[in-house]
Amino acid sequence: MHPPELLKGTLQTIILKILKDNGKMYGYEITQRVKELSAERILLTEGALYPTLHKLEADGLLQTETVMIGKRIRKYYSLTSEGSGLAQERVAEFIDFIKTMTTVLKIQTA
Amino acid sequence: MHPPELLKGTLQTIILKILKDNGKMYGYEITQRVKELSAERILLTEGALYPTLHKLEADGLLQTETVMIGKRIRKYYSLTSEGSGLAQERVAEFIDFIKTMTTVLKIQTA
DNA sequence: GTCTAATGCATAAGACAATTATGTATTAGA
DNA sequence: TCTAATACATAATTGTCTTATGCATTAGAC
Repeated sequence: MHPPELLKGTLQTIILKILKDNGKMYGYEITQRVKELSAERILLTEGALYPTLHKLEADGLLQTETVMIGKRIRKYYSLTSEGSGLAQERVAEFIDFIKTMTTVLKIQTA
Repeated sequence: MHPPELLKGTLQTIILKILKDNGKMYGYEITQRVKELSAERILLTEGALYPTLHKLEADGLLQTETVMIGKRIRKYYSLTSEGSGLAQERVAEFIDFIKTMTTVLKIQTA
């Protein structure tokens, strides 16, 4: 597991990019996909995930579609066009951040 | 300027590695060096820097040496051997974090 | 000669994003 | 039948940082 402080501020970026890559997804599915892609190093907690999804929806960046699977609710999230733009922006910001950090710390990531 | 959320959790790493690369430095000097290395993208605020330096000192990771320059105080910080070990560990953690994130976000940093 | 910006330290109040804890309910499998 | 996994959600707390404030010295502009 990564020290949780480093993850701070990356949650929105992760959610937006995962949705951009995968189309519509529901909350639990997002946690599992991130867990899988990160080899269990990033475990999104529900207490962080759901409030963030709700906020992004309230801000018009995500749209939802609720589906009943048997008696269980599934709430699918997908990017609005505005959200798609933000996803790209956030990823670019993150890349820029990494570049700055590698310079400051004098490290190699390759 | 980078969005401040991304910087969260990187402050200790930055301080430790800068001190490892430069030997003894004082607080203000650290802010200027980081500012310079980051091309003004990372501006350490005093409200974050000094409490962190004090904490690292209290934890035995840094040692201090106070010098008077004229009538002005300068407090030089340098790594203890324990601090040197932590610096290395923190940098390794950060590199690992970047690797995970590039996989999850499917990005290239090169 | 005076005023401002830069140098240099420090602490306190408040914001914010996450963790931890808790709650509800369905479904699959041992 | 019981547990773990699936699936949603909110509330209380914590931690780290930003913003604000404070004090003092020194260099340089006008």
